[in-house]
Amino acid sequence: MRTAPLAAKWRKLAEGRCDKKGARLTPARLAAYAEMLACGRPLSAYELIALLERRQERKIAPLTVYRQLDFLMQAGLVHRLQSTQTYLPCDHPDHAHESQFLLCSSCGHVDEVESRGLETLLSEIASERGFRPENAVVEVKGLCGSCAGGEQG
Amino acid sequence: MRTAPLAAKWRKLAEGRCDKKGARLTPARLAAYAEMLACGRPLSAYELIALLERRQERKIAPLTVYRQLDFLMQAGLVHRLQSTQTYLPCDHPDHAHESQFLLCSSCGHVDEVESRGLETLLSEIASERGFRPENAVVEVKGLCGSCAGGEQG
DNA sequence: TTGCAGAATGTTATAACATATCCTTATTCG
DNA sequence: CGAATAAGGATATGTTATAACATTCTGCAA
Repeated sequence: MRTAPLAAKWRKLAEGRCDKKGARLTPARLAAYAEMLACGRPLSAYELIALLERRQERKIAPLTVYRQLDFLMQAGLVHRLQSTQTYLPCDHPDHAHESQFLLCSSCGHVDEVESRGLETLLSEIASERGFRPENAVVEVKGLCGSCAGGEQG
Repeated sequence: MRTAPLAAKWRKLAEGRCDKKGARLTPARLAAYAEMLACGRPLSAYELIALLERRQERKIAPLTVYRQLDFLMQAGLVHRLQSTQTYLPCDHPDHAHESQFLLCSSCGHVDEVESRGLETLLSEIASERGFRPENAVVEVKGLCGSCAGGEQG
C-alpha cells in the first residue's frame, strides 16, 4: 500500500504501542497515521480521506477512515480536537497521558502541552462538587507566539 | 408567538443583557431561550428545532435556530458544549465570564463552574509558551455526585 | 491444504450537525 | 410615509459521523 513517508521513530512507536495491546497495526492504519504525521497540522476526517485517496489512487469510504481514527486514538497515537472536529498525531506518545491544547486561530498551529498541575486542579474542582472525572477536554484558542509576535494586546 | 413558560427572572435577565448591547431580543429569540431553560438539559440544535416546531406548530429551518443560538451566545445567555455539540443556557448569567463544565456521562447533567484559579493557571501555561489565549474550552466528562454515589472508584 | 473464527475492510445508505444564497418581512428612524 | 437595516424564512447544500450488511484477510488448527 502506498503510504506517506514515515520516520522510523514514529513507525517503531506505533508498532510498540500496538504490540503491547495485542492490536493489529495494519497497512491501512499505518497509512492513515503516516499521512497525518506528514501533514503536520490537524486534519478533518474528510481531509484525511482526500489525502489518502490521492496517494492511493482509489476511493475510500468515510467509515473506513473513522474506524482507523478510532483505532489510532485507542492506541494513544492520535488525538481529536473537540473544538474543531479535527484529528492530529500525538506529540508525546512515549507514555499514556491527558493533554491540553493551544490552538492558534491565525496559523492553525497546535501546541500539545501536558500540565500535571492543571490536571490536579481540575480533579480538585471536580471532587469539591462530588464529581468523579473520567477525562478532560482542555483546548485554548488564541494566538501562538509567532502570530502574536510584536503585537500589543 | 407560543413560548415555553419563562420565569420573570430569566426574562428580565435576557432583556437586560440585550438592552445593554443594543441587541434586539425578538419573540423568536426569546422563544428559543425559553425552550432551552424549560428543558433543563443540553440540547442539540436539532432537538431544539423539534421542540420549537412542536410548540409553535410549524416548520422551522435549521438556519433559523442556528442564528438564534448565535445571538444568544453573543449575548452570553447560552453556551455551546464542544464535546457534545449541544447548547445550554448559562447558569451564572449575571456577569460576563468564562465557564468550565462537568458533564455526567450517566445522567447527562451538566454542572457549570467558574474557577478563577483554573483560568489563571491556563493563562500561565499559555504565556510560558508565548501563547496569547483568547478563550478556553474546558469540559470534564465523568460521573456526577448522584450517579457516582455509593460506588467505589 | 483446507476449513474455520474473528478481525478488518469495503459498500451503500443515511443520520446528525451546520452553513450558503436568495428573498421576504419587520423595525427603526429620518 | 419611505428608505435603510435587522431579522426571519425557504430551499439547497456542505460537512461530520454512524448503521447495516457483505466481503476479504489473518492466524490457527485439524
